[in-house]
Amino acid sequence: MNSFELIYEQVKRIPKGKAATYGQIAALAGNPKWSRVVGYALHVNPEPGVIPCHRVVDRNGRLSPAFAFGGMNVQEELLRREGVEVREGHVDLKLYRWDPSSN
DNA sequence: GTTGTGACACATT
DNA sequence: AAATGTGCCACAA
Repeated sequence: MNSFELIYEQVKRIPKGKAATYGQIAALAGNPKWSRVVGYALHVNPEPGVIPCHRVVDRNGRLSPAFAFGGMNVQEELLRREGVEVREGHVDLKLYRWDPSSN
């Protein structure tokens, strides 16, 4: 069980219609500073379709402006499809932020 | 084994 | 408000 495994576990646990931040995933994985590792883990994305990387956003609810696995607009599309309202690459975390306590 | 870089987060300037 | 610097961990060269 590596850090990546833990990270993937948390990401895969994100319910539909919700979005989690890298810091959130990192904290759930066990360390609040793995934010970068989380990004890297999703970057390699060994199990596409299984890991909803589009539900992972930065701490401001903003989608990754740099790479975004193919296009920020695609993330917006997917998130909207899940029921998350996306505004120019940003989501309302106050409304859509995944609550790990619900699990 | 060391150096450099990165889908981030936080503090300071 | 935006940009810069620093810290963290993992991976590539």
